[in-house]
Amino acid sequence: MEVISISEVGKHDTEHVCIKGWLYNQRSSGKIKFMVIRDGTGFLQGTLIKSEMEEQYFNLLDELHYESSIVVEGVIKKEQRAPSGYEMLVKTIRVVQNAQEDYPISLKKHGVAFLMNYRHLWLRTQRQNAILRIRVEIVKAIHHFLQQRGFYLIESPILTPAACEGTTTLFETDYFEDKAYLTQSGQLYNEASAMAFGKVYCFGPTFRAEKSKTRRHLMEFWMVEPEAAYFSFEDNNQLQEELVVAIVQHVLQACPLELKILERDVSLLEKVQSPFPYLSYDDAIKIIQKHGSSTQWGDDLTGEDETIVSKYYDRPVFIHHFPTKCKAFYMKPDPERPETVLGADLIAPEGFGEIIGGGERIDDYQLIKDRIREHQLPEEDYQWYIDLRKYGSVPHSGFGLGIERTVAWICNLPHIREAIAFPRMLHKIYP
RNA sequence: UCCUCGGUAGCUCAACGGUGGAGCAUCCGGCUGUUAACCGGAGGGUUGUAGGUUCGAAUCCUACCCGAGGAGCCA
Repeated sequence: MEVISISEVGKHDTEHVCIKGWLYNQRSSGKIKFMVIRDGTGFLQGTLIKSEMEEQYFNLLDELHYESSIVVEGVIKKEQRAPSGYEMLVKTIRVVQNAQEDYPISLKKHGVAFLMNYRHLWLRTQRQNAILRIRVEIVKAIHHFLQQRGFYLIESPILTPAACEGTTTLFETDYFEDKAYLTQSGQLYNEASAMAFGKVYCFGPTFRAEKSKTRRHLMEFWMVEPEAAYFSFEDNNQLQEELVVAIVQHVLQACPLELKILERDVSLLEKVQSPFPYLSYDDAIKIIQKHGSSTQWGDDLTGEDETIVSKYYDRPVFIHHFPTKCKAFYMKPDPERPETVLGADLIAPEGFGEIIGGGERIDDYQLIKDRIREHQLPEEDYQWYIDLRKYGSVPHSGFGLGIERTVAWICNLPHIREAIAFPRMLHKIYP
């Protein structure tokens, strides 16, 4: 008997097959019963007809509780009345474990706080499954795209001796007799890797101990950070644009079922094509002030400001040339306008906010030293970073794309916490 | 850290000063095409905690705890 995945059920029409999974739902009409089995790859309706199977198996379903692990055998058939278009006419059921009767998550409405306490079980539901499968495809698309472009995956360390940017709060940990900090960006190490390998990227978790409590924040999130030598500000933006288009196109092609489960309006995603609009920070300020924002030139944009700007466009928009003082110390000033930097944020449509921050880095030896001093960073900790400007410095650029924010945008999630399997949130680390 | 709102059955909510209810889940019964099925029945409660006001508090007051949304900061 062939064991098949529910995701491949269409290839097995009329065949007698076996599915190993869990009982997701059931309902009975007396002499005909319906069950939904899930196997991790999808969800399938099983139909049990009393007159077409052995009675012991027909009766067995009544004894099973939600989420019991079961192995079912039966015939796959195309069936318009079934939710997915296919169903299994069940012949036998083997019970691996009958789950206890108090499974906490029902298919009815629950509050977020409750569901988050049962995140380990919440993941089994159809919606959470769809979101995280899309995340898998987003990650796959990123690796594929960057490797096609000749970027090497060179990991940056998670444990670091000092702050990367010296601004946000860091998680501190013991490192034998010293202190170490969980990384808040792989970018500085990435620059070293880029000088060694030309085009690189790192992909890993990032930690911010900010006491943020919004729909856009997690304490632990994943970021992909490409960095390339001999790469201009313009090259960098072009790469971001092509990457984002590639991600969205891949998800549209690979995840139609998941997008349907999430009731995502795919026509909005289909509009994500080159070219992306470019808006200078100066013009962005004019727009948001017209909408009543109190943000002044020189301030960083707030989440609300980003939402205002994003509503002007049907695709992601670059906001470029931020004031030097509101960006990181390593951002390269525009030679023609040094109060602004050769940096840009990419703002997702529909109010999902910033998904990328990037730009060209300072490559001048003296300037980087000055900036480190101005930002009151300990120069001795940054000596290795300064060395990169000392030995064969070249213009270089890079960016960081937040995975969860990208997932939240593509899946149209109200809150970023659903975009990762086990979100780490303010004062909330269970399960 | 600050602002706003909220904690009532396992879950989602109602009752808003006068004997705590419903839907779902669970258990029992019915139904040959259900789509979060439906219909009938049963069990299920120290109303977040501690004080206070009152003849009487889930309801009003105070403090604390927990949660949700937002702000700042960021991806």
